[in-house]
Amino acid sequence: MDQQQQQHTTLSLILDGCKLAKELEECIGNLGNQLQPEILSKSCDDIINIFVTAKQRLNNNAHHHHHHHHQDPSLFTHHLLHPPQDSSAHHMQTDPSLQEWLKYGVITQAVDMIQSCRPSISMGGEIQAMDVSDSGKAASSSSSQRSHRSRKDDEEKCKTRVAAPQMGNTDLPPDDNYTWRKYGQKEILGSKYPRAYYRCTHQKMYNCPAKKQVQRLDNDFYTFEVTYIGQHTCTMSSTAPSIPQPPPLLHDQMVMTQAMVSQPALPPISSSTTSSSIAPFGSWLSMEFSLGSGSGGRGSGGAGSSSGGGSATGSRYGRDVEYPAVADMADVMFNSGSSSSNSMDFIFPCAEDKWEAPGSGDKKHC
DNA sequence: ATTATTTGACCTCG
DNA sequence: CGAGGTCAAATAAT
Repeated sequence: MDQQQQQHTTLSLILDGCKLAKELEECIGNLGNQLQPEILSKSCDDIINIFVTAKQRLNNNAHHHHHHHHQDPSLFTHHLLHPPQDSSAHHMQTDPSLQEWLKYGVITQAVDMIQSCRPSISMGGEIQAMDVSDSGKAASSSSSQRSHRSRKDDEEKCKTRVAAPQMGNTDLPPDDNYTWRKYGQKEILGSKYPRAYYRCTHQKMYNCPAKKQVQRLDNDFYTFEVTYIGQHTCTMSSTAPSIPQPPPLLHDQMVMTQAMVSQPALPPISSSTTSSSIAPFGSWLSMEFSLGSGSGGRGSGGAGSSSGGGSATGSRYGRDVEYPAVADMADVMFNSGSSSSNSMDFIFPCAEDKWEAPGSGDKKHC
């Protein structure tokens, strides 16, 4: 009945909002921060308006839907990309223009990942996409099947593509929400550009095996292929009693985060209470996921001297705390915009501490 | 003073 | 042996 139609229009609204947002993203990407604040502001307003309207509509006929309020801040909603089961009609169907966006957007990658990978939830993961048009070192050789992966290869890896800011010169590596320390770079046979190796900055604090490799595609100078390996164990803190054991395997939890793909940071609303290392928001256009499953730790084979940090690398300690925090993207935007007044302190509990204890101090472990 | 990046040497796997 | 990955010393940035 018209309920469906209404839903449809609401969805269209949302898509429009996404479109606008996408345009904004492009602008930022192209012009860097040479943009005038007014323009940015205007764009933000437009976008916010659209989403606010959409949200209102959703709220209006959301009565008989689970009304389990948010009892748990850690149970996120993400109804956005995960609407009711039906509506299959326009489920995957979206505006052509939007699809185009999705083609390059993070969202698509996210979706892809959700479909192909089956990660667990948490934040900072990756996505997988492997179209690679270039040289075919691709793995998918039909002829030979790898029956079993080497135990070692099991290490969960996930590839993602992210667009590099196309602005003039500064092409910094993609930024996800984690902090990485570069520990190497190598020329790769057959690849035009070198591959950079990163490991989690907090690795020192007792192992956080997360690593990632970044390399730009031969084709696209402006596209990075990021391969994430291992999972972060450096979760921070605190008040996240919610999920003792994330039962999450629901599907995929999406985490909207910010981390503009492009460096220019909008000087948004961050009040100040936010942690220093993790920006509370910036761009909700990007989202991240993470894969899961642990991995046997494994030392390294280090060079010469010591190396073997291994020590007690047992395998898994308990389930880490993982706390999948997902902020409802919509909420974030709305809050910043208008309507429901709200403080957006949903932000992560991460405190402002520095991960590394400076100087002598002791270290706080995860 | 720190920590981060650069970069050649070193290590491992195939 | 070579490709890919990591270490660690030197260097740069903070």
